Parts: sequence; structure tokens; C-alpha cells
Amino acid sequence: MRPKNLEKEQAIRTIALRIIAEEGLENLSMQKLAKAANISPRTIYIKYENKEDLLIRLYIEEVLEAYEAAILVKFDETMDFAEGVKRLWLNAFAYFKNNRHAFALIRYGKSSPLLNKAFQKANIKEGQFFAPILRFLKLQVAAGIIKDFPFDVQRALLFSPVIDLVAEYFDYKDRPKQIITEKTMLACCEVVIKGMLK
Amino acid sequence: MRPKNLEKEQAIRTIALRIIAEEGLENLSMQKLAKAANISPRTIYIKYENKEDLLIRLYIEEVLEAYEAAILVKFDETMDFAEGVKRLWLNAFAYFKNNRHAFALIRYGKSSPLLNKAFQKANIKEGQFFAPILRFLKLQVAAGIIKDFPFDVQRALLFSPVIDLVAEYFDYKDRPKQIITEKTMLACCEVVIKGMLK
DNA sequence: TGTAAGTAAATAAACATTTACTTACTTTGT
DNA sequence: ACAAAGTAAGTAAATGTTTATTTACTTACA
Repeated sequence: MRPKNLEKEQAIRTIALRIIAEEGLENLSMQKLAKAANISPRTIYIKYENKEDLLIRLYIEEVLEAYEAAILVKFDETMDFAEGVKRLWLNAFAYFKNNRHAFALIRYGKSSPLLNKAFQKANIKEGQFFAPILRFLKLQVAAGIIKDFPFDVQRALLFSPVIDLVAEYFDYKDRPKQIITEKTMLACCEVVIKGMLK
Repeated sequence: MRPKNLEKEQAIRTIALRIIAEEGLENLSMQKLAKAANISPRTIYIKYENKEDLLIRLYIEEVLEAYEAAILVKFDETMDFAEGVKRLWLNAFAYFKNNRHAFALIRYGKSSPLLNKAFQKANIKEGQFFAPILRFLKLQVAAGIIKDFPFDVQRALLFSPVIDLVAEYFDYKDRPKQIITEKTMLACCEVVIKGMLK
């Protein structure tokens, strides 16, 4: 049996992400993708059931899982609160800086109903994305260090500025002076930490 | 001369927003929109140059401008810091609660390159969206009440959790217990304010 | 009655997906 | 050691549908 060409599989994913980031999810078509990846449209259908399957697996397997892995590097749920949050912020910043296209799809994950539903489904099925962060925060609440909110609320308070700040980072990339540096991120992270402490 | 039917114009906008919110921006087509609004596709082209023009004006004129107006109700740039931020948070929460479809397009505004560029262009041309908030924050910095960050950074720190919390509000709408209430929003707002104070 | 608003139907291009075929590699019998 | 068979991976081209937009006509009102 002829073996799968893994380079082609990776090309499909890489180029799909690039098209989504540069032209938008609404402008990604199977034929455009095939042409850009220098393959036949049929080849995409060997690896993916259909367009929906491609998008969902691109989002979950290629982007979310890699993002989760990157964010948890050198993170440990028993860390000190401020240290733990700073580690997560810096990991996220570093990951997105090097994965602009993945960042674009992460943003679509919050707007597109298709990806949003896929995320919720995967989140239920595979335990929970970012489970170590959930346990980390539970420990902090139990120790009386931070205020007690539902997890989803804590996540919004602690991490939603990261996404907006990374967006600013990319906005300022083609301007004379970058205002979002690792130093800025750390200063912002401290603001968020201060607010959250009891 | 036959006069324009303003009801049809409004139907186009309302139904376009509904399709985007329910099926996604990538599933809005001119023909589907015309059929849902019970008009001929040609009618859309009397009011809008093309699909791009429709989307951009829907985003800027129908959603962003209404959002800006709603958020600034009873807000005054000379307000006390905590009072001002709370007012903005509660106004945003109230507006989105009653305008779920507008909320969906606001989210697309951050992911879709088309809408994102349109926003930046409009923001430069028409002075600045949310200019009173910019001046409000400048006053607070000058008075030594809050930390001095670039405006875009301050905006991320003070307001990005609102969007995520509203998303949670809608998520919890079809579950037995709502966790995002006005009280939750106020508690979160206080967390953010505390972090920002000098 | 003149005219822009509106319609129904048409156009050509692009779309997701399939058909019919070829290629390249593994397995198997010698 | 090796060639021929079997097979999934891959291709080029076609399928029928949907797309954005236009054409040619009708309607309603100043």
C-alpha cells in the first residue's frame, strides 16, 4: 500500500491557517486551498471528511492543542499565584508571537458558531482544556489567596486581556514603535494579579 | 419618484445580523439574505454597493455606532474613576444582553480581516471611537489615580473581560443557572478597578 | 408622466464534492 | 533476492449547486 505523504498533510494545515489569517475564514475554499498547497482537491478529502471536518480538526488538533501545550510549559499547579499567572501570560505571549496564523484561528473560535460548538464539544469529551489551570485556581481559592468566582469568570478576568494585548502586538508590528513587549505584558499581568488578590 | 422603503432597508440589516449570529459570517450569502428578507437580491444592491459594502456598513453603522452610543449613556469623562468604569461596564452588559446579534458581529470584528481593517479605517477617519473614554482615562492618569499605560493597553486591561463575560452570559442562558448577573459584572468590575489603581 | 425603487430571471464564476483513473509502495509467493 | 499482485494515496477533470452580481422589465409615487 502506498503510504500517506505526511508533508502534504502538514501543507494542507499550514496553508489553510495562512489563508484564514490573511483572507479570513469566509474566504477559505477547498479549491483555493488545494491550488495553494499544490495538490488535487481530492487529496484533502482523503485526509478529511469534508470542509467542516477540516476546519474543526484544524482548530482543535492543530491550534488549540498546541496552544494548550505551549501555555503549560514549566507551569505547575502548585506554583505561587503570581508566579503561575506570569508564567501562563508569558507562555501565551511567546506562543502567539511565533504563531500569528494560529492566533487568527483562535479569534475565529470565539466568533464562528461552527468552531465555538466544536470547542464546547471537545471540551466536554476530552476532560477539559486547560485543566491544570482550573486546579491551580482552585488551590489558590482554597488557600484564601484569591477571590472565589466561577472558573469561567476567573478565566475571563485573568486571561482575556492577553488576547487583546497580543492583537495590539500584531497591530503595532508594522508601525515604527512596538508598544507591546514582554515588559509590557509583565506589567499588565501584575495589574491583573493585584486585582484578583483578596 | 418612488420613495425608498425604509422598512426593507431595516429588514436587510436585522436579518443579516441574525444570519451572521446564528449561522456565521461565512454562511451569509446575498441570495439567502434576500430570500429571508422577502425581497429581490437586486434590492440589496440599490442600498449597498456590494457584499463588502453591506458587511462594513452593517458593522460600523448598525453595530459599532449603536454600541458606542449605548455604552456612553450617563457617562461623563469627569466622573470618578470607579464610578465611570462601572457605568461603562453596566452599559455594555445591558446593551449586549438586548442585542445578542450585534454582539456576534462585534466578535467577528476582531477576527475577520475585512471588518478589522474597516474598523481601523473608520477609527482614523471619524476622529476616534470611544473618544470620551480616552479623555476620561487621560484625566485619571494626570490626577495620578491610575497607572500610566498606552490607551490601547488600558482598554485591554479595563474592558476585554466584559466581552468574555457577556459570552459566558449567553452560554449560560440555556443552562439551569445563570452565573453572569449584573451583580457578577459589578464584582468583576471592582477586581479590574482595584488592579488599575496606583 | 417621469423616475428611482423594486422585481424575476439570468449570467458567469466559484463552490464542495465525486468520478474515473494512475502512481508508488508493501506484501507475498517463488 | 526479486518480481508481480494488491491497495490505498494521489491526480485531473467533471459534477451539480450555490455564489455575487446584472439585465430587462414593472411598479408606485412626487
